[in-house]
Amino acid sequence: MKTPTTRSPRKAKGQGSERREEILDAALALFGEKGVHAVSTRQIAEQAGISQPALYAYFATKDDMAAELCVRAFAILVERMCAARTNHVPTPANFERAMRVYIDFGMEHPNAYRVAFMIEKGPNGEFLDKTNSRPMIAGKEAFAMFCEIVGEYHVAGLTALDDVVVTAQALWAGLHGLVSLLIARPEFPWVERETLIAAHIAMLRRGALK
Amino acid sequence: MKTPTTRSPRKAKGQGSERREEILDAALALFGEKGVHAVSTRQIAEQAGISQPALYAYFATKDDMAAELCVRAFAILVERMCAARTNHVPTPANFERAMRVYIDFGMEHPNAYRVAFMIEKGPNGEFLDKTNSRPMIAGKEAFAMFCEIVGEYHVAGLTALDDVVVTAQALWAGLHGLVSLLIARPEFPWVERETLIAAHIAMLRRGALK
DNA sequence: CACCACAATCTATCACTGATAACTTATCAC
DNA sequence: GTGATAAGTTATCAGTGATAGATTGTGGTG
Repeated sequence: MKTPTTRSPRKAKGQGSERREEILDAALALFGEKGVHAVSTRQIAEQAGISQPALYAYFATKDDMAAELCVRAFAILVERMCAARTNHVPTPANFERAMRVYIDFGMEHPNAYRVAFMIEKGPNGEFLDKTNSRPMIAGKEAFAMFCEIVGEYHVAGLTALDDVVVTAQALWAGLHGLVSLLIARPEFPWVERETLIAAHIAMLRRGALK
Repeated sequence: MKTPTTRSPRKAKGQGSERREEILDAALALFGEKGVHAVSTRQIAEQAGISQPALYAYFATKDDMAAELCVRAFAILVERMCAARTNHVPTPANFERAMRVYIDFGMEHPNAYRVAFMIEKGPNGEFLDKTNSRPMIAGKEAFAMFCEIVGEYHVAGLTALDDVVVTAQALWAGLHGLVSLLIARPEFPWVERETLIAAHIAMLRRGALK
């Protein structure tokens, strides 16, 4: 074993890890605009100002870029939900606000939401489906946080069901349905968006709480 | 204008339009198994027992195959909902049965459901997003049928909201959320499926009806 | 300074994709 | 038979994700 002096040559241009962020920025913008599968690595590279093979110095595959963005999206969601949870007494009105945090997240980060929840499984069925992939772990964390919020309403005796996890999964599914459809099918003749969101949240509240 | 005698040469092998069905069968199986984008036209051709360019005698693009399958999926859904509507008095129990028709459809035809509702928009954002594409028209028809069902509960004075369309869209979104997540993320640690479905439907019923 | 090690990046290329063009084959009407 | 035509083929295109190997530039060392 030799004693290697610490090394960090050639920082110019991409300044080390900034390159990685530039690539992710470019990828997120393009993925959200056109969809993951419709974006080529050459487009990402051009947007990031580097050659296409240079991407592979930072990411093993294109899906890995999507996976990283997915993990980050979950982190933002967790942060939002956590922030909404502080000084939060369980009332029906606060319940609706909590649900709206999720929907607002989806509406404000459609690119990230697409990547996180609406990506089709890949050629080998891997990506999010892999039980211990990083995106799946991040997703479980986000769901755990969601469960905690629902749990507060449960211990306050406000939930209609006894099982917190069942309630949380049903609620999450209900929220996801609206967000994903609004993102995926914007051309559908939806009623006015705010009206629909408010009605949807009210419906979930009436259904989940006593 | 000449008077063309009716012609139909060369029926052998693919026997005319049966070829088309064989192609769609192969495509549906593969699309559902691996996802639309992960299936190549060569795989479809091999499964259908023809050469790859032969596909393009029946479909202009690969997406057109998906679009056709999408339209058919909607047709099945409409048929199911229509069948469930006959001799159907608006009671809470029947409401839950109607909702279950939708979820059962998704669970029994995950391939078709994927194609119909969970396809990412293409490179140019066309496909379902196009306002007058055939899949979009079929989707609107299915939603109209769903509205009719919800309308029956509305005229019976059972819905919590006045606006039938708002109620129907919120309900559809709620149903879609569960179905799409169960299909797209089967590895997620869901609670027992039947328990979750029953809880979800009950939640929607409590939220949508008085 | 000269020199080198090495990380970062590039050019060239691979196998594969969706799609098209041009050719071949088999069936029918006559 | 014979020509017309539908159906299917082989050959090929540009573009994709990914890899191999050459090239460049920086920092540390003598």
